[in-house]
Amino acid sequence: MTTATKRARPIPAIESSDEDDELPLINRRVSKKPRVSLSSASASNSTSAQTKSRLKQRSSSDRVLADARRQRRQNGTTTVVRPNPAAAKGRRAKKEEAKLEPIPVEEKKPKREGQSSSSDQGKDNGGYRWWDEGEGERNSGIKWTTLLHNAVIFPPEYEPHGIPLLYNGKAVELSAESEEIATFYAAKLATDYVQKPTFQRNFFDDFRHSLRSTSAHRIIKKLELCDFSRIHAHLEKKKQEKKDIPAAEKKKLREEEAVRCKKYTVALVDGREEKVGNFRVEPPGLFLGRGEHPKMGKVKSRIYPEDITINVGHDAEIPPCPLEGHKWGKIIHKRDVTWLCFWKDTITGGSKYVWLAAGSAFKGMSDHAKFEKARRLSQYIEQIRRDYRQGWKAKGKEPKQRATAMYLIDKLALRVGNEKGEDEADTVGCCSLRVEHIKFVPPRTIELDFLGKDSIRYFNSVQVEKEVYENLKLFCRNKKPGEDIFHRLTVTGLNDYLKSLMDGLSAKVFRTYNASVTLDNLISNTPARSDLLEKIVFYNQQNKEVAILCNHQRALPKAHGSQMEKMDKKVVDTQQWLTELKRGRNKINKSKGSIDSVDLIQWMPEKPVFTEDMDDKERAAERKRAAAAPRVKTARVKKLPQIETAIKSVSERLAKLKADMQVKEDMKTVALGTSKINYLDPRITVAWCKKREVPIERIFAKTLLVKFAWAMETSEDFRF
DNA sequence: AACAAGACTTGGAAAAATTTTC
DNA sequence: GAAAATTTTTCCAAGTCTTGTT
Repeated sequence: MTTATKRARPIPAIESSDEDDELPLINRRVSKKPRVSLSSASASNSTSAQTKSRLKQRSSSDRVLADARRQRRQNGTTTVVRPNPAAAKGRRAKKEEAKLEPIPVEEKKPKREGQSSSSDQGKDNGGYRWWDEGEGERNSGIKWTTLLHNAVIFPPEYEPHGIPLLYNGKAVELSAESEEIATFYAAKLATDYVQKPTFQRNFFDDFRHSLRSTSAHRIIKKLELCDFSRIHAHLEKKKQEKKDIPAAEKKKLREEEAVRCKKYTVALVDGREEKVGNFRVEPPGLFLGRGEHPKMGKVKSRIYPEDITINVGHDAEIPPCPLEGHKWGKIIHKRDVTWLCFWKDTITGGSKYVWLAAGSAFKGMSDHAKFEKARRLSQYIEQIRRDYRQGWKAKGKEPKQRATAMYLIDKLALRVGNEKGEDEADTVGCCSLRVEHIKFVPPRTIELDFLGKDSIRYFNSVQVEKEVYENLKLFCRNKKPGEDIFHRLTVTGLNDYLKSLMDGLSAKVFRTYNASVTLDNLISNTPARSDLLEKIVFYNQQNKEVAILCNHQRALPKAHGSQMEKMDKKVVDTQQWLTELKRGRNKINKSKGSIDSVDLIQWMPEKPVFTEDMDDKERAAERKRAAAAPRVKTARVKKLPQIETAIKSVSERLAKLKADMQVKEDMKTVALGTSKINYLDPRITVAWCKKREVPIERIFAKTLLVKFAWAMETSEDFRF
């Protein structure tokens, strides 16, 4: 309802450019998915300062590399072999494969597994520092020379439980296959999927199909008459039993499972050990798409070895098939790809791949290349922006639409928006925007409202350049709501054009570029005298700005409301006590020395009362009762010095409480993770951490430290 | 050139692990 | 010392973009 647009910006710390629109419009209001009925109109208008762009004074990547090399190599890998990059490639593969016996992968010696365990702590790639080597052949089409792995592990076969499905109140005998499907449904009973007609219909079609040659087929005709509650109860019971296993035993079970999986967790790539990412075949179940997916509820069937294609080295041993009586579908030796296995998804027909983990050299190199490409865009961006501004006035429809779309992609960080099929959720991106997704608010504000990736709502009311406004209006003229705004523009056409502006450029690079450049600019303004915690909060706030730019949202946490209430109560209590303390101070001060202490009243939450015979549930209930009970009056006698100290500490506590509450409210529907993992060049963060003396572990969790190992030696003056 | 298949990145939710609070 | 809250990891769906195929 309100209009979030550009707002006044602070005086930039560094020289500003004359162009007022260098940065993307990050001050968007956050809106939520039109999730069920949860009213959400109150989406908060988060605002924050935005800096003007600054002149780039980048350190060349060469310098960073040199810098990195100078650093002490603290990595615990064996000898510090610094291979000559040119010679290394070909030789390394063979030599090391001979040396490094493929213990975890080789079937013949399963007893000696523990052997390599010390090398796989933390790192996903056995300490291979690819970033210390030259660019060399990194980008060539061939991805590996030798490849050895154990393929995948399968979920356990279905074990029938014999708990009946009731139909019209009577138990129905089901085949194991049908029972499994019924059980998939029972497992979802507590979700709102089961309320959705599409989900019900798809499930029931598949369920009925599974019954076709059994007697139950004549009985079970309507979903409404199926009662899954007994199966549901059975599942709940199992869940509880699992939960109730003593901690020690749980730990043991976990360890046993780890031993069983061990050999699947690593692959040997050119003789180097690398962690495998997703070595588990997805278990069967009901397909849960996002948003209004037409296929939700369909049975995603079990994948068998026959469905799987294995990609291994020519001379490598073919991984043994873990399922008795089965064999792999296909064995291939495709060296221009990085996947180890793949199969066809039974629902979408798309391919599912087994990849190496995020910390592997394959993934790291392409991540690095992605950010380098985005950095390269900063050398072209001014030119490109001039170009599309020019394009707004183009005579031809396609160039005009293209230039207008480029503005949206650049300024609003929209995704490009490929075509989607009838059998997918109806979501859009820039090129697939339809007339129904835009509203025009004179003089030049557009309101975009559509479902984007994952059916997350994009809602943004933003002032745009006059030409853009007029163009968009023009493109919508005489079109029905369901028609494409950019009807002459295709994604391929757009990307082909981008290639002509910069080698390797495509629409998604703008998102990476804008996210990273925004963070870089924002955190360069870190308040000088902040303590560690303040710096971290500050960083997270800037991270939040990026998340808002990219429209990274999450569902409102279930307990948000109650947690806020709880905090609010605390604020009220603390406030009351502070007021009382101040009253006491006044009284003493006014008395001019005639009294030196006062009676003060503090209202405290009631303390819960536990008795020996209470179980966990009763204790929890008692705790709740006490928290909700009226506050208890407590009398305290205080002298002036005591009061002064208390006022100070209580004020601080109150301020912190209020600040925490604000942060919680501001963050309730933003997801920081996605940008941190995918969009923000880790070198920006590493450099900032070094400069501001923030331990990197406070920003990157363990997996991110591994994923971004290549960025850890970035010098503190790195700029994106 | 249009379309489909293939390969890889990006995405939020749920589960699991860890930390904080009481 | 357990429950609650928060953070991290896992899961798998859903995008982007390139590469075949017709």
